[in-house]
Amino acid sequence: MSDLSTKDRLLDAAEALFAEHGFSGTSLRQLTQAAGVNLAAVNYHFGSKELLAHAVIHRRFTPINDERLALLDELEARGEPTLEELLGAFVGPFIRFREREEHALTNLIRLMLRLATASEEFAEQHRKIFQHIAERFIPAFSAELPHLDRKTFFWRLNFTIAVMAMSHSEPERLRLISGGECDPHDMKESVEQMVTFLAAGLRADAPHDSPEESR
Amino acid sequence: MSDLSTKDRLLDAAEALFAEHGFSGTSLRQLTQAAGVNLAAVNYHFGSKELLAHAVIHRRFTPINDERLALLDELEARGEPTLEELLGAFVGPFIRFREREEHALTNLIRLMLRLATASEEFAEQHRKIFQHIAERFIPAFSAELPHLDRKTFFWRLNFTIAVMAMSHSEPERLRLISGGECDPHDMKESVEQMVTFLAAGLRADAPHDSPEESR
DNA sequence: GTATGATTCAAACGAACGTTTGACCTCCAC
DNA sequence: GTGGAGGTCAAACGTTCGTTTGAATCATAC
Repeated sequence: MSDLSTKDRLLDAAEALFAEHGFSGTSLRQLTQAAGVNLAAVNYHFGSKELLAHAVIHRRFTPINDERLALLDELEARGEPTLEELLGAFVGPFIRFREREEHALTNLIRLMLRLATASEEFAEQHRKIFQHIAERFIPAFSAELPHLDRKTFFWRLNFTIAVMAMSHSEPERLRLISGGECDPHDMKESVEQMVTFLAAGLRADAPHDSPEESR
Repeated sequence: MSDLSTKDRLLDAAEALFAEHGFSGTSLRQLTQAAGVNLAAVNYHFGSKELLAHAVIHRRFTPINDERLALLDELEARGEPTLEELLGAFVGPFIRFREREEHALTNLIRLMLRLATASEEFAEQHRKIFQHIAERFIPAFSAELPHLDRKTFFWRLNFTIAVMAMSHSEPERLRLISGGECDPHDMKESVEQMVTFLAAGLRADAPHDSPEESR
C-alpha cells in the first residue's frame, strides 16, 4: 500500500485516529489495522500506546516551532519587527504546514488539546515544547506593545493563542456559521484575517486606563 | 452524602469526569462510584452512556443560551445596542455561570469540544443548541459592523467564539504563560479584557480594502 | 396490609481492551 | 552457509468495558 516504514505508518494512523476518536477512544487494534501493521508493532516500536501519542506530537511540533524561531531570528536581524510581522512569524509556520498536509494540523492540535488535560505527565511534556517559543516571542511582542500593562499584555497574548489554536483545530465551524460563505482552508485569507484581527485587538487601549496595580 | 437525586448526581459526576478523562476515558464504574450510585443506574435513567453525555450538555447550555437571548431582547428593547453591549450579552451569561459554579463551565466546554468531533450525531445535537443564538446575534453584530464585508464579518465572529471558548475551557494557560501574574478566575477582569480585545478586533478595517468579491 | 409501579441492587453477560510472548522471518557480516 | 540482530507475526494473557437481568427495596394509593 505504501513504502513508509512501520514507524511512520503508525504515526500517521495515530495522528488521524487519536484526533478523531480521542486517545482512549482509539484502540490499538483499529490503529494497527488502519496502519496495515501487526498489533504488536506499537509496543515494539514505541513501548506503549501512551508513548506513541507523545511521539505523534513531537514529530510535528519540533519542526514547526523551529521554523517559528528561525523566522523571528530573521526578522530581528533586519531591525525591530512590526506587530504584523511578528504575528506572521507566530502563525505562518502553522499555515504553511497546513498547505502541505491539509488535515494533519487539525488532527494534531485537537490531539494536543485533548492530551494536555489527560495527565500531568502529558502537560509537562507539552510545556517543554513551547517553552522556547514563549521565551523568544513574549519579549518581542511586548516591545511592540509598550502601552500595555503586563497583565493586559498576557490576557491578550492568551487570546491570540486561542484564536490560532481554535482556527486550526475546528476549521469547519467557520464554514458552518457563515453558511458556507467562508472557506477555512483558504490559507492566504486565513493568515490575512487572523493577523488583521489580532493586531487590532492587541493594539487597543488597555481596558482600565487608571490601573491601581501593575503598570 | 448528598440529598440530590440519582439523576442529578450522575449528571454532576459525568460532567466532571468526562471533561477530565474524556468520554471513552471514563468508565461507568468510575462514574457511578463517584456519584455514589449503582452501576446500572446510568442505563436505567438515561438509556446509555452516550445519552448521559447529551443530557450533561443540555442541562447546562439551555439556561445559559436562554439568558443570552433574554439579554439581547432587553438591549434591543432599549434601542440599538453598542458593540460592547452585544459582546456583554454574548459572553456575560458564561461568566456569571462560572461565578456560581467554578469548574462546571470549564468541564462543560471541554466536553462539548470533545463530543463535537466524536460523531455526526453529537455534532447535529450541538448545532441545534446554538442555532437560535446564531439567528439572533448574527444580525445584531452585523448591524454594528456595517463597514465589514460578509466574509470578513464571519471570520471575525468565528475568532470571537474561539476566544470565548478557549478562555473558558483552558483557563490555566493564562496563568501559565503569565508566570502566575494573571488570574483567569477573576471574572470582572475576564469580561473586561475579552470585550475590549474583541471589540477592537471586530471594528478594525477589513484586511483587503478593495475586495473583488462579496462587499 | 396489600397491590402497584418506580427505583436500586449484586451479579453476570459477551466483547474488546493494552500488553506480552515465543516462534518465525529477513538480511547482511563473516 | 551460518550466526545473530532487527523486525514481524498469530495467539494468548488477565483485565476491564457497556449493558442486561431478575430479584430486592421503596414509595404511594387503596
